[in-house]
Amino acid sequence: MKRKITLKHIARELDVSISTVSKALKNSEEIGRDTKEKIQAFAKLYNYKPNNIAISLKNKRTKNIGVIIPDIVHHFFTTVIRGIEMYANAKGYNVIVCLSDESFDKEVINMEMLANGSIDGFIMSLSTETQSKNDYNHLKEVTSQGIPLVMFDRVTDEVQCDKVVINDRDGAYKAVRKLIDSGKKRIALINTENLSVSNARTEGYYQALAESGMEVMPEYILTLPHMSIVEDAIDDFFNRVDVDAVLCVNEIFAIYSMRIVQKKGMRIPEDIAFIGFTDGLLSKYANPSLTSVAQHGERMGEIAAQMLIDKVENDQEEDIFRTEVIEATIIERESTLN
Amino acid sequence: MKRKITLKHIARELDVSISTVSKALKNSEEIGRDTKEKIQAFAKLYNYKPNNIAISLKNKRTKNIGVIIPDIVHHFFTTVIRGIEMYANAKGYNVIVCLSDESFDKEVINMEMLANGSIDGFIMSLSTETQSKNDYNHLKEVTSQGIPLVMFDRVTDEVQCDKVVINDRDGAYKAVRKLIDSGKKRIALINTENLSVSNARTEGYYQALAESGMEVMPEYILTLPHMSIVEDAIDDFFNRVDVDAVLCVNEIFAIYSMRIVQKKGMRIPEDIAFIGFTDGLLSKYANPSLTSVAQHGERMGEIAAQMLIDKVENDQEEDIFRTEVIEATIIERESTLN
DNA sequence: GAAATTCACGAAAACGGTTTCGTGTTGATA
DNA sequence: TATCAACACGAAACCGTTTTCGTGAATTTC
Repeated sequence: MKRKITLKHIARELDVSISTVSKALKNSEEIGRDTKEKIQAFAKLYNYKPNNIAISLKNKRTKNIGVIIPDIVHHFFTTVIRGIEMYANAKGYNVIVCLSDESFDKEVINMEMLANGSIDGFIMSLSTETQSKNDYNHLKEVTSQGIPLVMFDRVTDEVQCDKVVINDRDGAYKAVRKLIDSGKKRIALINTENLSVSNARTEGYYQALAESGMEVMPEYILTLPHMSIVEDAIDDFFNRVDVDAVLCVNEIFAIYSMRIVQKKGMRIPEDIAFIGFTDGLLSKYANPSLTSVAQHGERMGEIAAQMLIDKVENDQEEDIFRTEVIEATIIERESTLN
Repeated sequence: MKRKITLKHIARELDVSISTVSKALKNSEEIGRDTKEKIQAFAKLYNYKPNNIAISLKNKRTKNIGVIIPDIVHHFFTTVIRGIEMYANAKGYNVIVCLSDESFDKEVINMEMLANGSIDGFIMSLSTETQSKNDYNHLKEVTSQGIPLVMFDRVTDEVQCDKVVINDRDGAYKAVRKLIDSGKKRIALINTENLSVSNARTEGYYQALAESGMEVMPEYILTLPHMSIVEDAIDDFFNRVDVDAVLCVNEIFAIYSMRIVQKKGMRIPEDIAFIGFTDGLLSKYANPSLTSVAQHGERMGEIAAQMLIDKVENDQEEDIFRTEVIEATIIERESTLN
C-alpha cells in the first residue's frame, strides 16, 4: 500500500526545500530549469497530487457546495441535483448532498455540520416542517456569516438570498385555464398544507376560476398534510365529490387519482381530465399519460449552481439578491382533451 | 457580517494561550475550573464551532464519503443514496455525490478529484462505459492507496474490495419460474449489453427455462445498448415476435412495453404477462401495476455505508473483503397471473 | 576591482486546530 | 526549611500547502 506522497517527501528525497518543490510544481520562474525538471519528473513518477484539505485550509475555499433537500426519492429533486451537479462539476466543484427528510431538526443539523468550513455555499429547498414552523434562524445564521445561499423551489421571503423558483401560480393558472377552455366546469384541486409551492399553485387555481366567473367550491379542494400520498383521503374524496377535472400539485396524487376514477368506470379525459405538477417518468408512462406542468428541474439546478458559484467567486457583490423565475410550461398528454 | 470565530480569537480576547482554549473547550482536566468556565461561556456566547477543515487536516479524517453513481434520475440509485445518506449521517458522515453519467472519463475524473484527501472512502456503482471497456485501473489505484472502497450493484471481479449486490441471477430465475408456473410458454427477455447486472439476470432466465426443459429462443431476446429506453427497438420487437410473457431488466422497459402491447389490443396479464426489475413508483402506479423484482436499494445503501464506515474506522482489517448478497424478492401485482 | 543586479533557492509564517512536553507556582511533606 | 508533587497553563510541533521575504552566490555594470 503506497501512501500518498507529499511535498515534504519530495523535498527530502531530492534534498531541496519544501518551498522549492511547491514552486517548481507550479512552474514558477523563480526556480532553475534543472531543478524544476528534476522535481517535476519525480512528482510525475510518484503521481503526486496536492492534498485538497490542506489547500482548502490555506485559501479558505473548499470547492464543495452543500445541497440540502427534503427527499431524494423524488423525481423533481433528482433532476435539480443533476442540474446542479453538472454545472458545479464543470466548474470544478463537488456536491455534498444532505437530506432533511422533511424534518426541521435534520435540516438544522445538516446546515450546522456543513457550515463549519466544509462548504463554500449552500443550495437548498425547505423541508415541509420548516415551512410550517416558519422558523428560519438557521438560514439567517448562515447568511449572516457571509456564506452564500441559494434557495430553490420551496423558498421563503423571510430570508434574504438568491432564489430560483418556477412561476407556480402561473403554471397552475394556465393548467386550470386549459381545463376550462376544454369545457370543464367542476374543477377539483388536490394540494397540500403549508408548502409555499402548493400555496402559489392554489392561488393560480383561484385566479383562473375567478377570471372565468366560476365560483370556488371549497368541497372541490382536498388538502393533504404533505407531498406523500394519503390513499384513504383520496379514495374518500372521489367518493364524495363529482367533478369533471382535477389539478394536482404533484404527479403522484394525479396518478393515484386516475387509477381510482378508472376503477369507478370513468373515462379519462372524456368524463374527467387530469393535470399534475412535476413532469416526471410517471406522467410520461402512465396510462393514460398525464398532462403536466413541467418544473424544469435540471434548468433550475443549473441556474442555482450558477448563482451560487458566482457569489462564491466574487465576494464583492454582497447584498444584491436576485430571484430567478422560470416559466412553467404545460406538457400535453392523454389525460386532457386537446 | 460576523465572521467565524477561531481559537486564536478567543485566546487573544481572554488573554490565555490557544492550547488552553482548545483544552478548556474539550473539558480537559488540565485546566482550572474558573478558566474553563470563562472560556466555555465566551465560546458559547460567540457560538464557536471548530473548523472542520482544520480538524480534517490534523487527523487525516474528513468524515466525508464519496458516492459515485452513473445517474441520479433513476429510482433505484436514489433509494441507494437515501440508504447511504441515512446511515452515514447517523454516524456523523457527509455524503459527496458525483455522477459519472455512464461515462468512463467522468468516473475517473471524479474519483481522482475526491481521492486527494476529500473523502475517507468510496461507495460506487460502475458506469456502463467502464463495464464495457473493462478498465478498472482507477479503482485499483484508489484501493492501492489504502482508500476503502465498496462497490454496489454494478460490480466487477477485477477489483478486490467489499461489495454488495442483489442476487440478480436468482431474482430473474424466480421471476421466470413464476411465469412458467402460471402457464406461460413463450417468454421474452429485454436486457442490455455489457452490464454485469443484466448478464446475471440473463443467466437466471436461461436457468429457469433450462430447468423446465424449455428451449431458449434467441429471437425472444431483445438486447438494448443501455438502461435508457430505445423506443423504436421495442416497438419493432413487439411487431416481430409473438410472446405471452416478458421479463425486463428494468421497469421503464416493462412499462413502455406494456403500453405498446396494450395499444395492439392485448390484455395484460391474460394475453401477455410482464415482470420488471426495480420496484419503483412506476411499477406501483402503472396501469396495470407491474409485478417486479425488488432490489432493496435502501437496504443496499445502508449495508454499503456500514461496510465502508467499518473499514474507515478500523484500519487493521485490511485485505479481508466481503461480498454481501441481498436476496431479490418478487412483488406481485396486476401484470402477472397469480 | 568594487558595487549593483540578477538568480536560485530556503526560512518562516500562515490557515485552524490538537497534542506533547515543558515550566513556574503553589501547597504538602519530611 | 529544603524537597517534591500536583496543578494550571503555555510553547511548540504537526497536519500539507502557499507565499512573502531574505540571502548567498553568480553575474553584470561602471
